[in-house]
Amino acid sequence: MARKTGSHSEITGPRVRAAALTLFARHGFAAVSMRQIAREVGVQAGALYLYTKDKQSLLFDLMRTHMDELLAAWVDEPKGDTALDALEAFSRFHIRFHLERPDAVFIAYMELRNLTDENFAAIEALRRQYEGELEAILRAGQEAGELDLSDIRLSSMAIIAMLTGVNTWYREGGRLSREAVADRYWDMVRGAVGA
Amino acid sequence: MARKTGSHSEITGPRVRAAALTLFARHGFAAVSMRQIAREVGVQAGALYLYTKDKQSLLFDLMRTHMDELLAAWVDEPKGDTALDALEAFSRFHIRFHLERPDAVFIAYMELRNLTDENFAAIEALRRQYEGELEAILRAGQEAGELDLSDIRLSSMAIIAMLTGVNTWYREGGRLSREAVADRYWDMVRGAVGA
DNA sequence: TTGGTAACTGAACAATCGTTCATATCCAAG
DNA sequence: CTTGGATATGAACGATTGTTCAGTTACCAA
Repeated sequence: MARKTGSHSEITGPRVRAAALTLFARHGFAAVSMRQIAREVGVQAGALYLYTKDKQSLLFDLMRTHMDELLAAWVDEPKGDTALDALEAFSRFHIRFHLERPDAVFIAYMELRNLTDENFAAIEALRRQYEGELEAILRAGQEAGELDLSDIRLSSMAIIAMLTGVNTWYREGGRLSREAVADRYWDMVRGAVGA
Repeated sequence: MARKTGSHSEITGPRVRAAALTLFARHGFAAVSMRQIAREVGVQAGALYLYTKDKQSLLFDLMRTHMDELLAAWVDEPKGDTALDALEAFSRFHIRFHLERPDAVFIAYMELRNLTDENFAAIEALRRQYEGELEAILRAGQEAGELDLSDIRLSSMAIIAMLTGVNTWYREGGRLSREAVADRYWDMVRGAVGA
């Protein structure tokens, strides 16, 4: 027996990545076997290798796709006129984007150590690029006298950590809507940068 | 051959935990084998089972010890008179404690999903207890009119995430001393809570 | 000096791992 | 109707996994 009726690669490929995303997020990259992923897709383990070179590439693809989407989405985001507007835009964007894809966020933060050196460097560069976007906003705000910061790099890391942290506790259908959460986080960010 | 000269269990036990801590933090629980831990200690894999019931217990012990130490250290910390003093004490304590044991912190945050349900519940309870300490401070500050918060639970999570984030970028011997870092984080926390 | 026990080895267990490959089936194009 | 490439199976590969255990050694108390 081989190849079931009506199966197509345009379907199976995305399903492999979707299954890997869910399973990696839930159990961790090292704890998930190729056979588990295959079972989730409804296929034998060998068939996965039609869609990925190996397990490492599967992880790397998920992470790079996530980072690419993050950077591309931020570029498209309206940023307002002042640095303070841009900071608000960044805060709300970051929360919205991260709450929309908790699995990918989880993987991008937790599985860095399971990347090969080369792949790690690539992802790290993209992360630095994203951090640089926030730093640029803070620097502009500093120079315009809108913000009061003693260390831009530190403030940038603190803000990102605070915003990303929303993923650890927010649950859909909970006490607060996403909008309300974003409002309150923006209040805190604004206070933290002295504005 | 068995039992090398001059070896003692009071020595080997802690060495097993120390090796596990380092290796789990570096490569992740699932990616580290009992044989790797044994090699680091300088012993055969079977000998590890004189010091731990199984691999899961090794992870759980590390995490529970870390959380116990965290809670005990906070109890002993001087907290000042006002809620604002207590918040400053908490912020500085959190940063100092976490920067002193990056491996344990990393494990406590990243390996929750590798705990059995029962062990997870135990660690989660301790984490909740620690979060509760901060919430109590915020609530007191709110009632005393020292702080301006729209949601105590949310503010608590945001502050902890921000403070813990220092571990992701701080490197010993870098541009800023631990003292300077704590000063700047406290500025940001104070601003975030509107004080 | 002897005996007992704590500490450890080294081999073995079944299970599972990532990956490869010969083979089979399906579908579309000629 | 034939053919060829795309899609999948299922068995197999050697390596490694967590864990157990009978045997061996080093040490200490008597």
